[in-house]
Amino acid sequence: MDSAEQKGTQRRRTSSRASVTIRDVARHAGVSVATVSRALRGSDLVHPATRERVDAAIEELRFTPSQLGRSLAERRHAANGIVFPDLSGPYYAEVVLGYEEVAATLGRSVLILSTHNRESADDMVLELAGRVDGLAVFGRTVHDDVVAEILQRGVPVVLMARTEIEGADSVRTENVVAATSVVDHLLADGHRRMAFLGDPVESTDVAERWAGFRGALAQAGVDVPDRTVLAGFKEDDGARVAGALIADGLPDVVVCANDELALGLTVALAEEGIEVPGDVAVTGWDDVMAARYAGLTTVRQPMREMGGRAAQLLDARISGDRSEPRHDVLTTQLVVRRSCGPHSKEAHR
Amino acid sequence: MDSAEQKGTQRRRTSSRASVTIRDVARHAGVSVATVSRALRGSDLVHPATRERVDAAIEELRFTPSQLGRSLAERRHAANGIVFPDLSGPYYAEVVLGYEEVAATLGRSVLILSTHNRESADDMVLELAGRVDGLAVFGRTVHDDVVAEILQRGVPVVLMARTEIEGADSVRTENVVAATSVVDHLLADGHRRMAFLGDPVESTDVAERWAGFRGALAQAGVDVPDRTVLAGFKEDDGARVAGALIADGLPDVVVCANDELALGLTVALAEEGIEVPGDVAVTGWDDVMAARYAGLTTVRQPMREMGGRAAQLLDARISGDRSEPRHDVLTTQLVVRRSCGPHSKEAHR
DNA sequence: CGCTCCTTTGGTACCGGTTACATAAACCGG
DNA sequence: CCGGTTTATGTAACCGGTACCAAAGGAGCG
Repeated sequence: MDSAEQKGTQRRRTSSRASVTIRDVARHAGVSVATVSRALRGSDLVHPATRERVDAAIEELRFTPSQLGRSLAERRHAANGIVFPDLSGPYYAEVVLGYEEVAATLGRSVLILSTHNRESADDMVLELAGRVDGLAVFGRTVHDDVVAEILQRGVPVVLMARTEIEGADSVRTENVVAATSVVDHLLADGHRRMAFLGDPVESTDVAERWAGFRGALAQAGVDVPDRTVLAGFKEDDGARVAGALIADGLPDVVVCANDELALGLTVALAEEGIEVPGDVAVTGWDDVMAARYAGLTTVRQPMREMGGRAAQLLDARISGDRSEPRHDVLTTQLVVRRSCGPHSKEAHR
Repeated sequence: MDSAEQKGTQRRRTSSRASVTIRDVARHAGVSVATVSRALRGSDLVHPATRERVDAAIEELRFTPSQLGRSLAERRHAANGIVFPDLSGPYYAEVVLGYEEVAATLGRSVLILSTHNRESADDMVLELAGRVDGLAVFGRTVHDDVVAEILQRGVPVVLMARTEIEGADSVRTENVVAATSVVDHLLADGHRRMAFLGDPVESTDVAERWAGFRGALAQAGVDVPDRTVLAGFKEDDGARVAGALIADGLPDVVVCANDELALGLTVALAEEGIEVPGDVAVTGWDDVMAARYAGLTTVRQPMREMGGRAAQLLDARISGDRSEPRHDVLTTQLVVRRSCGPHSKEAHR
């Protein structure tokens, strides 16, 4: 008895300094914490009159339940994470937005993590995994064994634009069919000698696009380049290879792994007096906003939808509605603009 | 004694089902939880030999400390939030990226919330505030009294591109000087009749730009329009007003509150056969990626830096390094491109 | 050899909620 | 008027860490 009383005193003393807790509310309303908790959660095992007293106390003390305490007791975070290499591209921003939108609707907060090629990325992702109920992981941000580790801890993972991993869901966009339609369109416009700009090792998407590109050329009986022109993902990377392309003798068209490469390349070529599509055609991938204004032929991907789909897949796994992995593939669409106009090198000179 | 033993048994039984906790590690290593906790936190009050045993146990049991338990005990989330209206624009994406980058460096996770003009935005923001140590709030996403409420709960807030609120830090970009330099440049190019596209009520930024615009015109003794052409923030909004502008008689130049409006307007005008800058000049604001490719004259804002600055301001408040509010203003820069070329309406016709 | 002082470690009360279980009050037909 | 439910509430043991305080063991010193 004596010790219990002392305990109560201690508690009151500390809580006067700190924020108001459920015990303060209970004392104020003259009920137990259990009753307050029930009232908070809308349980129907609370007498209306009692509920009113509790509500009044909550109001009066300006009580806000602690998410932390709640999460700890419920053993759930009510939050999802998403990991991507860099938000700087318009591409990732769109995906994140789609993800956030759906997650918010499902009552889950969203934690973002951009790895920026930091060497500590793996640890950061593991740390993030400890804060969420589910995790969406983009492309080549983190090693396979880290993903496996996260899965083993019981946190569902959905991979985006990445090769499948045992036990994880995945969402990606269709690449081979798209690459084929790009090539077919270029062929129809009279282009023959085609180069591919991008590094297949950097991403599954690029690898698939490169494979589709080669396949379509082979199918048409046209010269297939035996390797890509290596480049990263940014405008600078595209600009950097312009010189080498010119030196090697320009092809009819450069198919780029994404829009930023294509746009950067186009600008760098223009600086050398080479016109697109007059002297060389260029195509991109993603259909970012700038592609519209630059008149870039490209492949449109449903990025927002991809993010949203990822959030839905995760939700199903988290709530236990589904246990076997699912792998969704979203369709893409060729968008023809002036950057790949009919082959007209002769006419132009 | 008896009850204590029973308690221990119960605990073991439950934890066998659930994930491995610090108590499992303690038992396995033959030490107390306090020692494990010290070892985890790198305290130097642990004997090297003991630390080794603990590390071995952690390794063996594949123990990962629960972020929730830790946060609850430490009374901190180690996470920051950021609220913005919509990520769809390139503008917000950049700011969020800058914010995340700095926050991550400071060891804080980032929770994002896009309000999408949802009517439940206020509640969502309040909920978010309960999950973070500090919150960055963008423009017109949430009511002043909600911000006040959050501040009162002891969560520091930094406002971005928004009118100051008592007790909150803020970061914004310079608008009046920028508007003046835009107008001065246009005047130098021979433009006189200027319209302003954007809704000053929608955002503090727009209001300041509009004010700066009027001030500069008045200063130069040129006709000052008495109201703006109202529009939102998207390309569609810009396109929508094209017809009205034409019907009212085109001005020499349309100064737009952001790039998306300017770009949307330009495209819509082109569809009506009106050329930029030949028939009418157009300027934007933000310098998004598409603006470069569209040749749009605009005002560059350091968006990434704004996000980073917000994270830094928050960090200082959270760690208690600073208690008086700070209000930072970042400088902007006029970027002249061909969309505002010299006034040449006559020459053109 | 006894006595401080310091290093290491253990016990346990928190952090702020949820919820199983026990209990008490109210209601019901017989 | 009584035993059996049903309804409403209280008690306390969790969730998984942190850190204060006390205690044990060992070293240094007179």
